[in-house]
Amino acid sequence: MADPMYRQIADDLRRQIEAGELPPGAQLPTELELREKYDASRNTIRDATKWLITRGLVETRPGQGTFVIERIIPFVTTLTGDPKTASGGEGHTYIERGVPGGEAEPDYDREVMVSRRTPQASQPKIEIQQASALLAGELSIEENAIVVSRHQERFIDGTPWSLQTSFYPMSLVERGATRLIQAQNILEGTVEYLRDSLDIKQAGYRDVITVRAPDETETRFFNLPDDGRVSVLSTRRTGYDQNGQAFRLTLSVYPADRNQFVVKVGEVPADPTAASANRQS
Amino acid sequence: MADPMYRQIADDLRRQIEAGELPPGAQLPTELELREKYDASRNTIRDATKWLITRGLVETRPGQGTFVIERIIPFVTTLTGDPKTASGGEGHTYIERGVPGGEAEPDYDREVMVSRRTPQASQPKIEIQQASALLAGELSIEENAIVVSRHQERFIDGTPWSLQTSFYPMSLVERGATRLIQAQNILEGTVEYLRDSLDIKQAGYRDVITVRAPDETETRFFNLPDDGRVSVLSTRRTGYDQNGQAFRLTLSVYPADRNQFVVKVGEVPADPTAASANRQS
DNA sequence: GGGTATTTGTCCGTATGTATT
DNA sequence: AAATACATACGGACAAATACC
Repeated sequence: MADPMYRQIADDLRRQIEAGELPPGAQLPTELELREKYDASRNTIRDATKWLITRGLVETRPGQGTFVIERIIPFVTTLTGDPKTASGGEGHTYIERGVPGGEAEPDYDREVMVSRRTPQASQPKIEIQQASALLAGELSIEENAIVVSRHQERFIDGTPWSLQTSFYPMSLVERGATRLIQAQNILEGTVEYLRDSLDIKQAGYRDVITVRAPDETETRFFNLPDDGRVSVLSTRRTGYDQNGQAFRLTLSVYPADRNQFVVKVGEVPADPTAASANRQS
Repeated sequence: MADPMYRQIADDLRRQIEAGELPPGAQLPTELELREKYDASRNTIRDATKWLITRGLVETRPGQGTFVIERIIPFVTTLTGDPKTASGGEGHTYIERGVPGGEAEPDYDREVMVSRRTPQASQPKIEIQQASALLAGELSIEENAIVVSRHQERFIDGTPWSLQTSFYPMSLVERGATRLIQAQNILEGTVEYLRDSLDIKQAGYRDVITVRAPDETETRFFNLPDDGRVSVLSTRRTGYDQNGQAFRLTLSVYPADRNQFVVKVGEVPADPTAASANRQS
């Protein structure tokens, strides 16, 4: 009761959305209508919808109205894989577009679509750079040592899915892995390429996962609302060879609103998605 | 140039923050001062600071002013572990509070604190429930079958760190794992307990990671700003026994602003943090 | 403890611009 | 071209939180 008016209005609308009275895609009453319904000024109504916007419940479309957000069917990326091949980058990466599920409570009636998808990647943009402090530390090389940077935009079914940059010490190129500095996809995967060309085997890798607000480039590429309400999940993958020496660092960024990640440890049954989706009626 | 005024003001302030002219913790000019500086109305100034707030750059304190956000030293949780013991819940979970690092670019001068921390957990709140559809699917039991829910609040150094709920089929209790329905921590971990009491060995587990906006309970518990700009990262861990049968489901929620997650696959050297933090000068 | 100044939070009103139908 | 609906910007008023004397 002590809540400010715009919060009470927002809470009431949220209740309607969560109760399904305003289903996904439905248009909310216009600001003018809400103004009359709640007997508040237009600015107060707008404060309420802003509150709903930052929570990802509604979106506004100029000239049209305010609408309940449609739930996005997420891409599912598995972070664990065979270290001998898993590059998390170029090469074969299989993505499920399906529904391992949201949280426990909500009980959406949504289509189950479990289909394996291979992302398409842009031609890599190659840069020769000096190692930053972080990079030098991760790759155990001197700061300002020369590294190769391979940057790619990745899509699934045409929708922007991930931005990715991999770094390799220039010494690998000097030792013969010359394709690293060619602006061409390494289709078999850089991990396999380095194994075949330099006998560097990836014995393991470490991912560090962080959530943060998107920067301007990411907002543009992913087509995120520019009010920053959708955060991005970034992974930093450091690959180690058989001697425990880091030889690559891959930074990937995914928009948090359309991605899920899976980590499997030990023996895990194959088809979780179908299992969790099959509701016995 | 076509940018609205509030964006120009926000961009100018953002530039000052990123350039270090306004270091973390510093107070921004008051709304009145900014009003004069940019020759705009107070509401326009407030729109600009709102833009900065949703991007996590500043925070406002009523009666005091607007301040540049202080960077939080994140908790680091490792998601991969020995499936035979890793519960991701009660029992021994080691957390590093340290700095695997943010993104590549920023070059903070911040203290390196790598110390192993054991989280403290509240006494579990036990509930006997009927399985939801998701739960039934994950645990391969009938919908509306009876399950035990163990809910805990977890803290590190007194700061709220995670909310966690584990579900077990009631059949486990009937078969003798009676401590599951006691409101007492299972210190050795429920995974070990089930192995010792019922000879159920956890052969593997799967984590599904999702990012979403916090609900009200989470906002309150984690002390998050109630404008929903900080999202939460939620993990759903399904544990499988030696027969590929799921026997537990653990939902955990972590505030995204003070947590990082690590996934290790294959052979990974032990001490990455120190390595990445040690800058040769 | 009380009072006052400062600063942000809420709410109102109005006007004009811009995007969509 | 006109109507509709949201976006931006201005102005003012009072409330609530905080700090300081």
